[in-house]
Amino acid sequence: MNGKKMKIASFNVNSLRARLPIVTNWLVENQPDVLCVQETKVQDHDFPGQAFDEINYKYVFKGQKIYNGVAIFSKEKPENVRYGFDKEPKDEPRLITAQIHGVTIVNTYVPQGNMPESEQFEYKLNWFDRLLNFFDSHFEPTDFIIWVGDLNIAPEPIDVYDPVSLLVHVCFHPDVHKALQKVMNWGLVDVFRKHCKEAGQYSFWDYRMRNTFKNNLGWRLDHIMATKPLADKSSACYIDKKPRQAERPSDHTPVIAEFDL
Amino acid sequence: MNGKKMKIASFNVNSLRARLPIVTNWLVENQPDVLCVQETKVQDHDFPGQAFDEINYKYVFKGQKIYNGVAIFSKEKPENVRYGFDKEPKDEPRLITAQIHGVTIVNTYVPQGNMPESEQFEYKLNWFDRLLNFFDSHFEPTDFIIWVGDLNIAPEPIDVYDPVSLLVHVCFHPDVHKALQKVMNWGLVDVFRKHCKEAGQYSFWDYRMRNTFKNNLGWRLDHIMATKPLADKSSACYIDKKPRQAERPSDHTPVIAEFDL
DNA sequence: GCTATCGGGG
DNA sequence: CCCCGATAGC
Repeated sequence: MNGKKMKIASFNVNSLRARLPIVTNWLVENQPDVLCVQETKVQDHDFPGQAFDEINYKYVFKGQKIYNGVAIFSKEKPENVRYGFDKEPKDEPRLITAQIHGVTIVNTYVPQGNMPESEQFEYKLNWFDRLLNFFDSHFEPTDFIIWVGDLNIAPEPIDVYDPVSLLVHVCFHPDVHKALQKVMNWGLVDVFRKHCKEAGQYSFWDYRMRNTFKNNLGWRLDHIMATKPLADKSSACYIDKKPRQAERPSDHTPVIAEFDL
Repeated sequence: MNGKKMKIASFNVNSLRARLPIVTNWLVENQPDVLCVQETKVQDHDFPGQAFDEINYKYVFKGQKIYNGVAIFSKEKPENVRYGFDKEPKDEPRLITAQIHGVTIVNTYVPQGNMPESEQFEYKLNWFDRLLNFFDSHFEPTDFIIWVGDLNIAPEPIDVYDPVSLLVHVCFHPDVHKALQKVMNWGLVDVFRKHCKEAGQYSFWDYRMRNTFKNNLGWRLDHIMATKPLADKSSACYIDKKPRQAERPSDHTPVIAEFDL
């Protein structure tokens, strides 16, 4: 027991540069210890670090052109930073790991999967297996591990607006559910579901359909998973819909967990 | 003498849709009888007429994809509207003529000319000749004719920030000065210069150089020319720099003339 | 710089 | 619907 309170958030920003004031304002207002972001869509040489220097956040990141990209912002300097998987394809712009306050943060942007029966879908299913392998080779389920990010999966029927028709969707497909379950069985707890059993708690609303946010036609794709010892210390977990009501919002919105360590 | 006061303005908006609130707010605040705009960059089926209906302005326009486009906004319905030249190439998105309160308004977006010795430069020089021909065949120098718009020429050395180095520029080239002079000799007066002899009175500042507006490194390219009888009735002519200080301003700013008819 | 368009991606 | 990047004109 060291009595440290820790606030950890995840946010798919859909371009860090396009959403820069949204992200920095959100950090200033919410003061999380850690913010993991996905889909930064910025190459490393263009990373807008200065904006975060100015608000006293440290950061580590890995990006590429146009697609993907992950970053961790934190008040304390991230330690033991690891980029991507151990083996090829390393997928560095999709997986970044760091230690902060003795907690291991695993920030992932899981491949979306395109269509069932596509090559990309196979790659996605395999990705969960590779992540399980990554956990197995580096950590113990008794460690303080937190796995966050856009996992591109709605785990349960209450996590999508139409659980019947969406069974054919790559983010709510039975095969993906099985793949996730295998990872969870390693020793992880869905921290949001521990604190909130309500249906219709979403973190993503598709731009391409009209009025999805207004009518709450969404998906819970952004998650905070923790090993049991860490989940036991969580005191709250919630979705902040405010950033999705901004002028030009991301299609995702942040999820936040609080811990008493 | 009918005692009518008339306020006529010209504004290259660099996309009417991108600048819509700037233009409508400017109309509401300044209440001109006529506003001629250039570079609307909007096709006719996308013209944002509703915004002008709401503030009780009538309008006529001709546009195309991406480039060019002219429009006239006025309190009274424009009459005897004519689009483009009589002969091909008609250049409809560059020339629109209408009668308002007995004054013939000729709103032009003169071709920029690219580089000296280019085909486009020849086309530009020729454009002034074709316009002179247009005046000759439709009007008399004794009529109330006003020729306004982005003429893509700074007439005098005091109309550019560097009259020596810019002599090679297509908007300050001796050949263009000659071409303009021929049109003016038909019977036109530079209404702005009649009222203001000051140097450094610009209506355009290039986006591509830094701090051109702050350092007043500009050009007077937007003009209000009038036949002598009409110019004699002008009471004021000035440039309004406020719209260029907006959030996302056009590179041009309005020129306004007032008449006592 | 600031438009706009187009094509690729989600 | 909204991102990016490329291209073209001024």
